[in-house]
Amino acid sequence: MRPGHPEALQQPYDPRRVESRWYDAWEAAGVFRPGEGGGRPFVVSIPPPNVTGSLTMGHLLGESTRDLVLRWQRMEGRETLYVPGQDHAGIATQNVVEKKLREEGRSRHDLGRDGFLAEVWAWREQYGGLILKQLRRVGASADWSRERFTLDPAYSRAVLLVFQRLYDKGLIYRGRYVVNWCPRCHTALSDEEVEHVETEGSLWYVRYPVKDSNDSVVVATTRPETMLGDTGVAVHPKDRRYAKLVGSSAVLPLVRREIPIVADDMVDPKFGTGAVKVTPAHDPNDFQTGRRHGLPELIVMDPHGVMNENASDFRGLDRFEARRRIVEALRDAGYLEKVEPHTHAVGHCSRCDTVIEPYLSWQWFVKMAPLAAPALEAARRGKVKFFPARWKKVYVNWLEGIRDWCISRQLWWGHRIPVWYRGDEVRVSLEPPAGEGWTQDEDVLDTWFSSWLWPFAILGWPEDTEDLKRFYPNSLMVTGSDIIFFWVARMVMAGIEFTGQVPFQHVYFTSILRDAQGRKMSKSLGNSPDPIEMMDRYGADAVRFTLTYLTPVGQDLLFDEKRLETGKFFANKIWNAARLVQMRLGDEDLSAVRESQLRLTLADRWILSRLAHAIKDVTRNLKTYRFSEAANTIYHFAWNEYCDWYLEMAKSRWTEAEGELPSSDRIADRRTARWVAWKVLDGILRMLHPFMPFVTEEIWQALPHDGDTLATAAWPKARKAWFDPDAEREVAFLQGVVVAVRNLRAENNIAPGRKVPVVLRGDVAQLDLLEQLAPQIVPLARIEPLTLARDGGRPRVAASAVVEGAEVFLPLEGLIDLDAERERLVREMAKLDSDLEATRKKLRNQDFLTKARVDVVDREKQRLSQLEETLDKLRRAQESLRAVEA
RNA sequence: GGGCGAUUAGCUCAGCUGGUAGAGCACUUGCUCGACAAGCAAGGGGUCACUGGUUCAAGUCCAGUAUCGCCCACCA
Repeated sequence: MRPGHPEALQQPYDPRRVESRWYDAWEAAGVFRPGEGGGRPFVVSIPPPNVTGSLTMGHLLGESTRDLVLRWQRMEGRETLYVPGQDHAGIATQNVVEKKLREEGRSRHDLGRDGFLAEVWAWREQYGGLILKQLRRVGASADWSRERFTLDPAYSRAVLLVFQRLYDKGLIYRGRYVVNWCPRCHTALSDEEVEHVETEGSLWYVRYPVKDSNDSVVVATTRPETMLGDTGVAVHPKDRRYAKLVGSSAVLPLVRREIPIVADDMVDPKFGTGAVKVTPAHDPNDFQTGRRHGLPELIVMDPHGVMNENASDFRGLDRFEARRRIVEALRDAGYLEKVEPHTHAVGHCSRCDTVIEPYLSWQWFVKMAPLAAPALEAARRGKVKFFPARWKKVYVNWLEGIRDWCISRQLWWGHRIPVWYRGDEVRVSLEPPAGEGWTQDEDVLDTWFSSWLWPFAILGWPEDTEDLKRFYPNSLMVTGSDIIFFWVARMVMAGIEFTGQVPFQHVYFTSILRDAQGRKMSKSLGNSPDPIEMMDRYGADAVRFTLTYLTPVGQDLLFDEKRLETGKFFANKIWNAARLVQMRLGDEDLSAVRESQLRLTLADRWILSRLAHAIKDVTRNLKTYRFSEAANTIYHFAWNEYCDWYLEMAKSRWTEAEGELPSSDRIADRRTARWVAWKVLDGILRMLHPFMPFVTEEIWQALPHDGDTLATAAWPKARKAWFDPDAEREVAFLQGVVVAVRNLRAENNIAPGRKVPVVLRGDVAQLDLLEQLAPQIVPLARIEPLTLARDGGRPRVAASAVVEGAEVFLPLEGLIDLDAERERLVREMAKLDSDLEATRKKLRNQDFLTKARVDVVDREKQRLSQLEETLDKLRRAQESLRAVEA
């Protein structure tokens, strides 16, 4: 599979050229569709974005995460399915189209219901679904043949059927209650769609005279305009202050209506004056109180929040204007006792931010408690698991205190409620009932009333489809914690209710992205970078990788565009490493090399061992949803171990010296070095593919490979034979020596290009090892010549360092800066001294010696002797330098 | 009013099962040695918010305090 592919990897890496190539190729090859085989499925679905939506950085994080898991699972051999789709998003979409109409000087009422709906569908046709196109850019491996929309005919049927079933079961009812009303969207909302904002308001104390008496009662209110709808005053039954007034009537100021004074437990005697005005039609509590005492329910506003005919002189005023006027009138008439500043939570419409008005109206509700019980049980018994786990508590708390769900919306865009009326008759059915004179309920259903069916409705429920049998329940849900109530909890409830199973086993909550100031990224704040622009500038791979790399589990992320360089540079690094390997591979078919033909050197054994560790760690971290850890592991393995050390060590093995006639040993060694370099790179590409699908595929295709595409290649396995603690220890020693030499060179200002003589001292084992490693060490540290002081002699004048007891000398009489070297030694020794003191202290502690684990004590003892030895050697180095001066 | 999270290098953050702190960026010094200057090498920089406790040993476990943030909540 090489769509329009150049022969060699070009420099520099250009994500735009490479990324555009692969998505269509994968799709055409059917990579994104589950196979027909009987493999174990792995299923995810998109949290359906609004048709009005466009990609945000938040989506990008979700997609990166979802696709990461999906691609990994695909490589693990699972039959993966990712169902994409969209949500009709009732209010949001209707708002957008209404706004457009308004700009054209029209309103939905001009068009009528059908005309308006045609307008919305047309809008959707033209502008909707942008986000799904953008998903391709990210690389999301979605199965587009299964794309769903919540207003698809089949999906709609499922929604209406669910309504009918719940109605038949007695779990849906119609009632007249005080609900959250948005005067701008002109519809009822659920409790979850209301955002409470702490607001500094006032508490007005208003005196209500008592009828036929000189007495009066003072009530406190935050919403004086609702007093016009007062039909009672309530006090606590045990409140002695007011006991004598209970049973008499108050006279409502301004309108002089007589309203009863009642006793009710709901009243908190300690708040305000202990007397509450009761407005049953405009407050949910008052509504309950009113019902208990048979108080009239008087509505004083219209659906737009404008005072209505029951508001006497204030009729026609907007509710906030009415508030000002009423306060004024009360003050003028001497009824206003006092005003106190008061902070309280004011509900706002989550869609348009308008202040919510509690409003008495006929609505449809779902009785939630019976649905919540099994959903709670499922979480408690671990049938649904949350990552991070702490969300379980949030979920449980919400379900335990769940309230009935208001599902009717006074909108047109959505699933129209399948209820028909004729006189007093009510029918619930998907089709219009037979006979004349039936009219359908005008309202539509809450968008979430369709979304909660998503995991099974997308698979064809209620039909018993093949997809449903095969891909339900889903495996994983990746989403934001902000919709845990709206969506996640409800899906669990619906899943259990309608399919008898939880809809997914695991829920992974992504981080919330914030800007540099810590504010949530949002459209209205305009603080979210444009994801498409980010991908243009850094590449989709880079954005995917960086977001994953940066995002610790369950923590918010302060996002700064500059961070995307991490991923961009990493992609470039991998790209260049691949170029190096490709250039040096020769024409040998490495995939045909048998491992028995290999002669692994220490460096080879080391990098294979490191690879095995990396594979093991990455796999484990993916399994436990520790994605940033997994990304970190690959990053450091690829960059710091493979590129910085292994490739550097291998370079000398795959080029021959000038005029050299390669022996068969050299040929075998070269083949081994090439094979290992390729094999490890191949492992890196496989591990990295779920994070950076495009660049890894491009490279993989340019290198020897088996199979058509990396996307379906096998996830690497950590071979037991590769784990090699000896090689790791020995290479660590080598690295120590090389770093020491480099350090001495740098400290003594020796030009990097200049070769330096180095003398190494140590015990026999160390010298044997160093001899073996010499061909690696020499080029890495630019040494000429390297002397192993088997005779034990030490240079007279030298810069020196100690590595695991072995001594490294740069015998550079006349070249080294003696003063600088002395200072360096003093610094070094001071540090050792303090380490030594800490270790000694520990080992003097009897408790430590007797109570700590043996291996810990041993390690301390070893540390002590090593520190002492090192210090001793440095001291001798110091002495010999002193001798030079003398 | 409840619940949750955070507090570690100048900045943004890692640190999973307790054993004397890591990354990236930024900073300093030096590098056109044919993969990579989107790079290489070397280096400086931290009383891990505070106070107690458990432990031989605490950034890591427990309790409390402070500050910041988020979610939930019908005191009008």
